[in-house]
Amino acid sequence: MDHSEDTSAATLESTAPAADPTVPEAVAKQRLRLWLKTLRCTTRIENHLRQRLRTHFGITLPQFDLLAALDRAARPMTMSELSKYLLVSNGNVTGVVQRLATEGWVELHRTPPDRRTQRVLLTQEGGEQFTRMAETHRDWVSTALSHFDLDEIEILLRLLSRVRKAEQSSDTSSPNRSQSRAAALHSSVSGNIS
Amino acid sequence: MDHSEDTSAATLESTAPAADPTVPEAVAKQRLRLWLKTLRCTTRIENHLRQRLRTHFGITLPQFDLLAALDRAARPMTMSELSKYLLVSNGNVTGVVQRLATEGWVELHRTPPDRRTQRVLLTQEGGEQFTRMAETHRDWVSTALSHFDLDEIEILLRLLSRVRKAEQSSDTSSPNRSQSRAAALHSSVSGNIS
DNA sequence: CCTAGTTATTTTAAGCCTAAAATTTTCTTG
DNA sequence: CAAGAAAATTTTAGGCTTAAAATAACTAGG
Repeated sequence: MDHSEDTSAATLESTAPAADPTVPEAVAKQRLRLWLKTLRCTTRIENHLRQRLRTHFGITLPQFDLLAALDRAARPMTMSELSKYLLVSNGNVTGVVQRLATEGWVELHRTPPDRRTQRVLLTQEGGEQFTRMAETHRDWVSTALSHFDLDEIEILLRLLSRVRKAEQSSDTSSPNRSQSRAAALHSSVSGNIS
Repeated sequence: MDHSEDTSAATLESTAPAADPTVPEAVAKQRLRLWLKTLRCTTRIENHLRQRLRTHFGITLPQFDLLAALDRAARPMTMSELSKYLLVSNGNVTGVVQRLATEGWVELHRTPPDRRTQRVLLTQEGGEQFTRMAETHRDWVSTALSHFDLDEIEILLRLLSRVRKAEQSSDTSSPNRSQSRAAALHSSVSGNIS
């Protein structure tokens, strides 16, 4: 365990409009609190959804997310497109698609023009099944967020659209375009995604 | 596969004042939009943090989270406590703790009173290293959320504390007390967690 | 052509994660 | 006190995930 305390580059260039620079410490603390609380909320709900998808439909959350992406796009998608959209690595997409294919949810098409790319699309039955699942899924989400009315959702959406930009700042040492960890978009009927 | 009516709301954060509560369909749609947007934001930030923890400190996010839990508790914790706090399965904790132990971050103590339980605690060096990492980590988070000032954080924290309760409603078919998926609490110095 | 570089994807190694079964130890109760 | 139930944990099987290396296919420049 040496972790070379390089801590140096760690500090980032606080490009933020940060409130009251005279108390950055306090602000940073509050932001961290917000981050932790947000994660706990989303994780709880996510776990809940994951479990229900499994018991009700026998499907995993990542698989559901991938189907949702295809449904939303309403056209065949390449592995790369899926990877980018789902915010996961391309190697990951390979595996999830494979499992979905063997179960008949999707099928693969190697299109002549470019034999490297592969296009994934929902099967007839997969699409129909998904439509049913998506509706139920939406209700689950709605229930989980039932404490928010339209005005509050409005506020939250507006605040959320402010996040971003600050993320990819600094740290150029990142491996090419890492797409990392699976997200879960549980998309479905509603489009838009920031 | 057309999921009927949707497609409409798809367009960015137009969202308008939307309809009144007499149209639950519309509300459910907005809640789903909020959910998806939230997930994309948190996933992006999480991926970002994960990558930086790796490149700067050579540690994984789940491992960091576990250390954070121990640091926050400021006392030895059992596997079950960690599992519950981190919102992950107990089997999962076993593995993460094992890896942390072989690298010298934590050590295990089998306390006489109840030989079933095992207590995990930070080593001297692990604790010191973590303190350094946590500070950097907090700055990363602060930067990611730099677009929020104290007032906005206040609003968000208040809204978040309303989530909950609605989650565990219905669906009794759940396997005993599933703790499921890893969360990430990235706690550290600042306590509080909803 | 043909070779170097780029792009799309898959493979690999290692770690994370869950659900369910198995273990070990403790508690309870007849 | 001896089952049997309960509790804490580990093990197992399978899926998810990433980063990095390896393939395969296309694109250009000579």
